[in-house]
Amino acid sequence: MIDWGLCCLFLNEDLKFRTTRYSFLQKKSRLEQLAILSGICRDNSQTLLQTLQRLPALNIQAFRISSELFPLYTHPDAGYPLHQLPDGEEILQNFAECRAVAKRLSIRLSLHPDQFVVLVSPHEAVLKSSLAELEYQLVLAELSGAEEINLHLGGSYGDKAAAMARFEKVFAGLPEGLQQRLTLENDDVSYTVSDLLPICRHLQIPLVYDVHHHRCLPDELTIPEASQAAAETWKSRKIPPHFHLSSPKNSWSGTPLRSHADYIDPEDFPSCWHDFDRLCIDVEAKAKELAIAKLQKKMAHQAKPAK
DNA sequence: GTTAGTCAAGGCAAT
DNA sequence: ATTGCCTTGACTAAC
Repeated sequence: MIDWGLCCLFLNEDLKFRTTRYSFLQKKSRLEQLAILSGICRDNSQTLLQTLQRLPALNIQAFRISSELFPLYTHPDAGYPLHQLPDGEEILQNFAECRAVAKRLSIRLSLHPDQFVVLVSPHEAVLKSSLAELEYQLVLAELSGAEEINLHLGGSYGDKAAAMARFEKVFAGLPEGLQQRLTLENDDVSYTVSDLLPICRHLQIPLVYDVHHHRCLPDELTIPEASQAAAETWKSRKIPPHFHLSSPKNSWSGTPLRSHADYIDPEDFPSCWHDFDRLCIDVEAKAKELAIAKLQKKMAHQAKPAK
């Protein structure tokens, strides 16, 4: 059984999240800034609620919440706590509904801070801003009921072992809410499944297996081996493993491989994934919910009759 | 109304 | 030591 996950937004549904830029806010007074930000956060909390309500009809069981739900929340100048926003109360109420709806509809929520969160950075300022960003992600997680905050390790700085040692130290100092929610994902530049497994096992952190990254940056593990090893790391969390799937934009012979295609080539779905009882698979494709629908249809069509 | 350029943040490879 | 690239899609400003 597969739970299908949508990342951050729809392509064709009439639901859009809003955002803003510091370069725009910079020109306003603080009062105006807060009014603008408040409106965006309120609208986004409403849109999240409507999104969750829409997912079952699209046969989608998981959703990744955009890091930009509260734009510039941790910005050194424009940043804000929710209680400073004129619509703070309404936003909290909308999130209470989101939690209830997600629970009622069994929608699995996750967060994926982007490249700027680097817990292994040797630069103090980068670590500090990364921790601030994670505190924000924890706020989002607690508000929405998300149980997963998925990270890349980030840079290697020419010494992966030293960087991973720094991670272990930083992890030990994180608030419990973050320790309970953090997951680590293999990337396409530095850290493979093979690199991450020792950390994940030692600290009991689930490993989010991205098969596309694994194909771009292989290690000594086969796809079935990596899938199996990653799945093992989820057992202590008592929820099905979370994997990522995407197809390269310019086909496997083209360059660059990294960027995501509009849809998923069914050939890129690892056949060994059918062997798992239950998996959650985020579909990272530009055509969003249309890509999920198309893949579901193709796979149902291909499915072999039961023996 | 349409569209092109822009956007807080890091790291890395190329120069 | 410095620059451009990676990559997202909505926003803004200019037309």
